[in-house]
Amino acid sequence: MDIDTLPEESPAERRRQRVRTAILDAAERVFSKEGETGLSIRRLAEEIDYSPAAIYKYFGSKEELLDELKESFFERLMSTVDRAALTELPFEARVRQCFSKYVETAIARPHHYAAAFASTGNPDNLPEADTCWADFEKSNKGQAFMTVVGLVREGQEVGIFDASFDPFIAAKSLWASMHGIALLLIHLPGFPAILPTPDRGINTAEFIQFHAGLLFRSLCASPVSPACSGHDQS
Amino acid sequence: MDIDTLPEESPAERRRQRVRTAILDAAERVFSKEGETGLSIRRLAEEIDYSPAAIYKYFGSKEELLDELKESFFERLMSTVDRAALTELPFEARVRQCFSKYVETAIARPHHYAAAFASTGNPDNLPEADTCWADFEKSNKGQAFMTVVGLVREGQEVGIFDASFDPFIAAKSLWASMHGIALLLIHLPGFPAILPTPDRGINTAEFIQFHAGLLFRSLCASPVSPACSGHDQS
DNA sequence: GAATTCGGTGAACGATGTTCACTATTTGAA
DNA sequence: TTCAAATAGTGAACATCGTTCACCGAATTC
Repeated sequence: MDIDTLPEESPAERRRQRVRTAILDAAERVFSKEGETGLSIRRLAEEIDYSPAAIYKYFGSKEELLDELKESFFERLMSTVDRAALTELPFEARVRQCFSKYVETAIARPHHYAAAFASTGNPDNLPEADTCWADFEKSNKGQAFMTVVGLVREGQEVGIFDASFDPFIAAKSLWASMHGIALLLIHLPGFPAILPTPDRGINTAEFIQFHAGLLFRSLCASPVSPACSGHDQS
Repeated sequence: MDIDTLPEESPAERRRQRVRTAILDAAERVFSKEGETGLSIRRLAEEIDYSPAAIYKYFGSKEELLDELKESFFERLMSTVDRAALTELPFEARVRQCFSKYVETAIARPHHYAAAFASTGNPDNLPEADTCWADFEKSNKGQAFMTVVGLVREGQEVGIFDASFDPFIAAKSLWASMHGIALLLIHLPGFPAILPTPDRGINTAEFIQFHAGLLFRSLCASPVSPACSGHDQS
């Protein structure tokens, strides 16, 4: 959000951008593989063959650099969901697509997703409700949220979803459930496979589908479709 | 799991335990307030008026100490849910109790809960399915999970829940959804209050109830109860 | 051509987790 | 009681981390 608005084409500026993206690329590479623990300024500097202090000519702090990584990941995540939401598929399939795309994108880069939702450090910035929503709506988190709200509304208009739900609150519930399965898959090693009877085992993709089916069902106007909807379809 | 099984009553051992719990208490105090960032060995040592090296006579590493904090928190969380599951309440109320107790306990100690589910560091230990489940069942995570499985089974036997669900898979979905709302409440500042129309605002407790209602509904055999079930009951 | 900005560096600071040689005290047995 | 062994505790150090600062050389600007 600095000078990206109008990309100056001075040769110096071009060189600067090249080094900057080299740093970001190295950071992305390391962070994807080893997460925040493996990503140190010194290692980054070594990777691009500069001195550690050089990084600070391009980023104010390590946190600033990390924020940029998370930001661009979040944009990928969001655009993936948005693309799924704009498909021509029938409603339920479209909702399921959004859901599974979200979760799959999240667990494809576990460190990014987990880090993007880890900001417990600053519980100080809690402005009034107005400012809060305004900021939230503008953020990419807010945009993703509005996509989900739109889906809920559509389902209600078509008559598939129960119309008595507040679409905003329902969207929050949906988001929370998506968030939960994504993080559980990330943090619990071999999560969905763990079962007492291996013959009833379930792989990750099947479990995501099951979870999506459950969430869809929770919003449906009664009567609902049978429970096994969307399960055994490897 | 060391010598706790038979608590030796030697005076030396007693002194040792006193210092040990003093360390743990200080750690608990600091960690609750400031999380992992605020908790340093040196600060801990200063707090109990010892030298930093002294800590290592009682704990092998900082991680070991932290694990003990998380462990005892997890036991509190678990026993809270178990207690709620053993209530004499009618089925739906009991399920809701378990759900809200879980989430409330989680967000009462955000740093503990978040840290307890952050072990992406070691994706190496993925043994075969048998060992995996055996270990999982014995852990307190596994015990909590079995409590949820039991609830699902009971609902199916009573006829409230759809019997075609695999209770293990359904329990995983439920757990994921609980996990999601807990972490979203922890990480997103002022999460459920954010709404475009403040008159439809919702507080945390109401939102937890709404979410619980949605999850309950998702498992119900059709036809389901009306959507607003359990909402406006401040 | 002179002045000023800017990319880049090496050395350092403060803080972190952890180790290690070293006391001093306590414990257990002869 | 005496002596050896174990143990609690310490201070100094090591390696690593993020970050800063004075400094230098090259590019840009006037």
